[in-house]
Amino acid sequence: MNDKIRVRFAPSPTGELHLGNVRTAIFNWLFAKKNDGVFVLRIEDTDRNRYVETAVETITNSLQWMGLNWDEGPDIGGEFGPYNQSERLNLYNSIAEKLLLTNMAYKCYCTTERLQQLRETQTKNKQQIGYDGYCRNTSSNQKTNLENSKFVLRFRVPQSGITSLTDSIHGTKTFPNKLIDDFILIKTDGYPTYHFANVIDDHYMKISHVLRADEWLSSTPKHLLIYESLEWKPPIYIHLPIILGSDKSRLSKRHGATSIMEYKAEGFLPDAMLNALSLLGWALDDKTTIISREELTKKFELDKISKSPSMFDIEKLKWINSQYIRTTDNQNLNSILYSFLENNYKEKSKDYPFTLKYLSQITPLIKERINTLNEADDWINFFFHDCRKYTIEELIPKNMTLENTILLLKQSILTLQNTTPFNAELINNNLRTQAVSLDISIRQLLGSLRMAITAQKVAPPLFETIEILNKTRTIKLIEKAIDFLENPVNK
RNA sequence: GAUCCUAUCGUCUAGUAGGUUAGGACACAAGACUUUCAAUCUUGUAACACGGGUUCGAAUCCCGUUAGGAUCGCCA
Repeated sequence: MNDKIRVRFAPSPTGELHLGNVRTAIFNWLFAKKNDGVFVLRIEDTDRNRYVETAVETITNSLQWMGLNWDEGPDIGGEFGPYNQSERLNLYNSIAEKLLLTNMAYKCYCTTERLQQLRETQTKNKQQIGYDGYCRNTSSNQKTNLENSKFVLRFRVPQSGITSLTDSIHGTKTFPNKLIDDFILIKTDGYPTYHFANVIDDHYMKISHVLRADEWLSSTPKHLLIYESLEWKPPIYIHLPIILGSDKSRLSKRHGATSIMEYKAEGFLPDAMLNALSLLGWALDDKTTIISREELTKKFELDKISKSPSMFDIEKLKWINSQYIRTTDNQNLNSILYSFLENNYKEKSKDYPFTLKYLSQITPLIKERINTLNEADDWINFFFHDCRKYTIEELIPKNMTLENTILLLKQSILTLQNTTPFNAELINNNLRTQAVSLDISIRQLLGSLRMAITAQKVAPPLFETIEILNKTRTIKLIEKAIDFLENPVNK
């Protein structure tokens, strides 16, 4: 008896993986990990029109980035392959043949024009929309005349009775069969539809639990009908609540970034994404908001999945991400940050080389100030290239004059020159002493210096910044500011 | 239009055998700290969609209403 838990994530290669897909993948993955099961990746590429060449790679990259490793899949194979549906056409066809023989399916020669018109009339007359069974009872004699024209294979849905569906989180629901139309199994191009392929694959791949989005709930009776006709045992269904955008409609492009790779590009950490997405429609208890990958795989429970759809909140994601940034140790964070900024900074940093070592001094200063990796840029910019973009007003502290400011800056150069060793602590002490002797507040002093050195109102802690820049560079920057104040017209 | 799903602070949620000052987190506001910005700490505002029942007692059980969402493709 084989009761091993086997789940699958089955995206179609039509583009990027969006947040909803990823959440589905996460729940499948967690469920497999928690129960020592198998996580299968299956590519549902039965739509030749929407097929995107690069999509499979994008999908696998996204999954890998998120750390959702699969045990069986198109690239690594497995006992129940192949894992691309396009490579399983023979299987689908043989089953289709079987259904045709037992009269559970029939060929339909209706043109798309007829079907479209049918739908229009149904809509206009406010009738139930769906295939009207035109070819359902056409005799085989008539059909032979049509043998040359294109046909689809339709499932012959029982016209009476009910199909009942038991879902782990929604309970048992019943659907009258007469409301289900004769849906298509095989398209004119010979490829199966989702309804058909997914049932066959789930069966042959021995999938025990199907965790998929709520939007499939209404078509599940169709799938159940196929299982029944083939005398197969259906898997256990778990329909996951849908993720909504900020306007409560289904998450889509309108809501900004939806693809997982966009989040990667914005500097979100994979573990933070995992944490945040896991908590969308699932909760461990009444207080946990930060939960590690490991803990998640230990404590994930199906019965804690909520029934209602949830809105995706970018603010909470940012907060969770900031928590992960802060708890990553400095060295680790530094290399993450380095590779994140590398491409951009290699050429951008004209005045000072962008190296792992140099960055490692800076990283601790911004660690608690950024929510996402890409926010780092605003903070550390000036470390790598000098830019004087301040105005005279910005250099002059509150309640001070131009002359006093120039004096203050000149005095600061002297102070810094005499600071040895040149470390933050001593710089701190000496500048404070200087402020007292000039009879100004440390606030005033640092305000002006900060602008002169970093060209920003808001910057990392100044004493550490000065130490990292080193004495020569700092003094040069202050000299520039003085020069600017003394000869503004030339600039 | 038909079928199905759902309903606790603005948002994510706890509440699973009816009895809680309805808890936590994000966000927001105020204060403390402070070298700018953060971080941190304290405090605060804020919810059971509505209407009927059942019950001594309902966020919790039942019925109805409303609202939102999904599905109804030779897309998945």
